[in-house]
Amino acid sequence: MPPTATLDRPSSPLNAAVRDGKAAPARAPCKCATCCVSTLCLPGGLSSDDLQPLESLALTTRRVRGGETVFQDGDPFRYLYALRSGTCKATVARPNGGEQVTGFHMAGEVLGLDGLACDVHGTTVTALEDSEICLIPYRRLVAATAATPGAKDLMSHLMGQELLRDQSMMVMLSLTEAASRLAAFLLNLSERHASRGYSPREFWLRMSRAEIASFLGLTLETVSRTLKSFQRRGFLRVDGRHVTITDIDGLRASYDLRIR
Amino acid sequence: MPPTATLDRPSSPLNAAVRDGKAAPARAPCKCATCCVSTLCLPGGLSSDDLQPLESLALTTRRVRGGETVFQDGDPFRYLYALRSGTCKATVARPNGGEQVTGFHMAGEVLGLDGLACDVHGTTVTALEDSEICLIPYRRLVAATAATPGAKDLMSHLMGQELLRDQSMMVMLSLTEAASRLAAFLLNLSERHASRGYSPREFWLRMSRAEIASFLGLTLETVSRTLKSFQRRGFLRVDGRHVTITDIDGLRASYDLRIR
DNA sequence: CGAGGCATTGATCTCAGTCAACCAGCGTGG
DNA sequence: CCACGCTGGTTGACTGAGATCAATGCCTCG
Repeated sequence: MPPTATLDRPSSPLNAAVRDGKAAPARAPCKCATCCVSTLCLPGGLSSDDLQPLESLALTTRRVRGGETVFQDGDPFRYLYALRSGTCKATVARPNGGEQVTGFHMAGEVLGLDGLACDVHGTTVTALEDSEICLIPYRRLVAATAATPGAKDLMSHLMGQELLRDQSMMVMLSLTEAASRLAAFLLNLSERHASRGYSPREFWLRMSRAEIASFLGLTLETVSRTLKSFQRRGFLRVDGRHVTITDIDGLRASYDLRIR
Repeated sequence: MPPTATLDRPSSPLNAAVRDGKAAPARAPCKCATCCVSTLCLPGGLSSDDLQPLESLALTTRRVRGGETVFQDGDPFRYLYALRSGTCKATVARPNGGEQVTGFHMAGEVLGLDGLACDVHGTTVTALEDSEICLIPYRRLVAATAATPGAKDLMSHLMGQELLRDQSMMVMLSLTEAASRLAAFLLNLSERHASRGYSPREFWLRMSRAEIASFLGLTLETVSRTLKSFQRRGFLRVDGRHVTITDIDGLRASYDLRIR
């Protein structure tokens, strides 16, 4: 049975303003101190004193519509991109055409570190919904933080986190069963919602089944079926892109079912 | 037909010396300037002037036997570990026991960056053969490089590379076919041998079939069978752990056969 | 010599990919 | 207003790749 009354997709007032066509200037100044995701983002554990070097960068934000790219594979590496609000996907081009989703990103995450090695970005980041991006000029960030003792480890910490993310991503991908992968994916989303103060039990998927499938190395049909099977087993309810987790331990169990 | 006359496993004179029991001191001083993998390692593109801060660290090496661990999940993060010679595997523990291989590392690679985020290592690194590890005290490295303009980007560059590696690893893992994954794995090994001045066509696998399988998210039987099928198709010859690639384009073709 | 680790090989079964049909919602345009 | 096509999602039937279980061979080590 197909989903019936589809719930309204929530939309932040911010995004509504953007959509109204009162075209906000492409770039607007912003401050970490007043940013609602500052605790998750770059300034993470910094004291307000240590924030100074960041504020001195006079950061600007850019608004992107859903579907627009933030930066592309091949772009020169100039900025780090902090996601103030919204959701993005990161993709790489496959050798023979087609794209592979390598990650989904939520507010407070910093994107673009992939450009560090070669001064050129190696991934394409696309907004999945209207989003606000904070542009952090990398060179100036390095210069600014080098001077401030408390901010020195900022970059290392940031990259360390990224490495950990990739690590766990790899572990997930080497799970063989579709159910394990999808469970891992959903549990991960749930955690990230929780750490942003949203409900870990109920949330909207910002991405299509095809995108989830690409990310998990599955087909979209398998994603669809596995979601249904979770629903049948009472782990969650799915209505289109709206997910309500009803038995998180059940999900966890199907995550680490198979050993390998 | 099972392999017949198994070739002798090559062993570097270095390793032989270790094995002879003339127990070299556990730690010995070493210098980047005289290290044969320095061009691949941390000092990468540094000029000899910029090498100074590294030499001032008075690095030491440790020798580990095959099977011994270099560092473990949970160990405090103090050092980066540069592999002077030998091969290692990195593993993480699965939630329900068992281990998952997350990477193989060759001479010139720097390990341990996974500890950066939380000051604690998140992986276990084990030597696959007798190896030489160069211990780089992280704090002191940061202090030493901060002062030297040319060496400033060392860490960022290093981490950037690591991120790229993980990225491509993820792409590989999201390939569905066993043959694609194994081909990608072999081609990657081949390239890394080449960049170290060894033959890209002929090399020894330092790891077991089970370890390859764990890394690729396959079973060891599938690895074995797929190798055989490559052999049948004339892409390579396998004798135990000795691999000779005879048709690298054939391998490449089976790498990007399936699109997804 | 036997035990144990590693690899190969075979037989069987199952899970997930493939192909295809179908449905709902949505925007377009007559 | 309805017809139309398009996108995104679900569902079904079928098939094949790869997991699983099991037996065997080779090599090394004690």
